[in-house]
Amino acid sequence: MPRARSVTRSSGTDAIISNAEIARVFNEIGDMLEILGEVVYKSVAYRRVAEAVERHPEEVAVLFRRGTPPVIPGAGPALTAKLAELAETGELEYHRGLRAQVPAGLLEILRLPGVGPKTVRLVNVELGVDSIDALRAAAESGRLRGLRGLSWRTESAILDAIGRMAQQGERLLIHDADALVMPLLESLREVRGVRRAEAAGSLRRRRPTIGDLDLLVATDDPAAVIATLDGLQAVERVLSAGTGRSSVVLRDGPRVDLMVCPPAAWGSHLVHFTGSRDHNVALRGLALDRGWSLSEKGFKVIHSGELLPDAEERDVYERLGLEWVPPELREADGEIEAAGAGRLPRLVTVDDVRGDTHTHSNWTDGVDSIEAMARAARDRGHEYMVLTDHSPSLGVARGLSPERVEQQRVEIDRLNAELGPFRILHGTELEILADGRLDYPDELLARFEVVIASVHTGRGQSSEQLTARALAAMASPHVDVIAHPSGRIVNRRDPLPFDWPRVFEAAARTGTALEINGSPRLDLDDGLARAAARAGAMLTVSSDAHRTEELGQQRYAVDLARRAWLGPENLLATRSAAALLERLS
DNA sequence: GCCGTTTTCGGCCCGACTGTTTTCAGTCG
Repeated sequence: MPRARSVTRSSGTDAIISNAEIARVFNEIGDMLEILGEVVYKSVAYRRVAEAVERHPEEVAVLFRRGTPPVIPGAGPALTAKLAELAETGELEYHRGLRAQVPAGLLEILRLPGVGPKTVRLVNVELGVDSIDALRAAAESGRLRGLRGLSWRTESAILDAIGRMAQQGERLLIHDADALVMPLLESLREVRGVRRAEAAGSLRRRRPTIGDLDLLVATDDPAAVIATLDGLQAVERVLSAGTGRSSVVLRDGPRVDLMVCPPAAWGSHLVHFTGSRDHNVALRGLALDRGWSLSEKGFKVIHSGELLPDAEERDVYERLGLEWVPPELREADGEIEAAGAGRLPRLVTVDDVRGDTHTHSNWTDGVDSIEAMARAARDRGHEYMVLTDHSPSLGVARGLSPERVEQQRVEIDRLNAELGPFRILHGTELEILADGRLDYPDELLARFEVVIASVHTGRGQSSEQLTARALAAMASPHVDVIAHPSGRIVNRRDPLPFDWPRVFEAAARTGTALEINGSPRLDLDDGLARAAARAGAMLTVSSDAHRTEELGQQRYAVDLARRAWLGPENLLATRSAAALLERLS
């Protein structure tokens, strides 16, 4: 699976290594140590720090250079020294040394499902295999089956995995995962004996991208459920099937892991298969403190072996002295402590949302008319919709001239008279030009009810230049929201290298809200959104819909807001139209 | 490699399934 390309930084003369690049180096070290047969906990340590660095809201290398190194959880003396070396020089001697020992092709082989470090090492040492191509050749010529522990069966499984890796690519966007899972769950819920069926795993935690789909079913008849899944039209083939679980590959790509459980143990199973892994590890730690071991089957009293199954998730958390933790927060990032102290936030829900703060129509690059968009928004239960068609510089989107803006205002007035009390608020998605100027004159900007500003061009600029543009836009009294602030598109464009602490500080100071965009941009992501709120910035959730069906995308922005620990008070879109305009005036 | 109301060593979550095995290692979630 290809990792996102790291972002090249070009601030000043001296390139600074990005968090993404540091994470890549550390993850690679973890892989190489595994192949070399090191104790796994060493690899785990590198990967844990990689993840912490990747999620860090500030540029870790910058902090090291400034002499204010951040506290990275899981980094002791050895790994902190390596972080410092990477920050200062952009390179790591230890990493270079490992690369000399481990051919790059072996890291690719390690990514194959079903192939672990032991097998990688085996084929490398015994057959000299050092790339996917060499592995394929060895398997095709039947040389793998001679090795200890491998047979023709493994050989064909490996060829299979290579073929699948070549055709599938990146992780599945949550929008697509939802669409695939819904019909599967419906089919399973119809099976005789099924009490409950839900998606678990990263989909239930509402992560922006999903690797495998995890389904959990509570039933009195496990065999019937597994047989039903294996026989579905959507299923291309069955990878494995036991008495309690089944793995299949869908025709549309992803792998589905189905687990079945007795209804009386639904709670512990759902906790277990929702994860994250680190969250589960923390729960098990708390269980051990109480003399229990925790698995999907429930708590087991260690000294007696007695099993205590739980039918509801709440019961599992309660035994550990915790509030129930919403799935979106289960990332081992402070939620356990908060749940123990009874201080989990009241997260925003879709029902809290009263309007959509970013929509388009066929006046620029949208598909549907303003009226169709407005009616669809009203049908969704919204009280208002901010129409934010593009400003002129975005030529590809046929941005509106000042004259067209005036005509659009007339049209909106007409529709508002007809659709009330629902309201269309007249807004614009305003280009922040490459030199930091805004795309409409102040007199025109003053006439919009809502101005959201965004960067679409000049993406190659340095962190310094990009940050200056964002700050210049926020300094305008007319700019209310920065739309899709990082410029990322999931699986397609990396986020731009803004100086986030400065952006967040300016947003808080000027009262400019930052958008969480629910289109496949998913931008801000949850990590940045959480950091923004901590810095005192206001945020909003919006769909960026270009057609009526896309209004539903706002739900994914709400998902991200929840992952960012946000409540309704953190967001503009949870306010009434009157309260929104009051705050922006 | 990290970490400590089991602190400076010896742990590090727990179980299912597969494949190649006569009791288990490897992989995965």
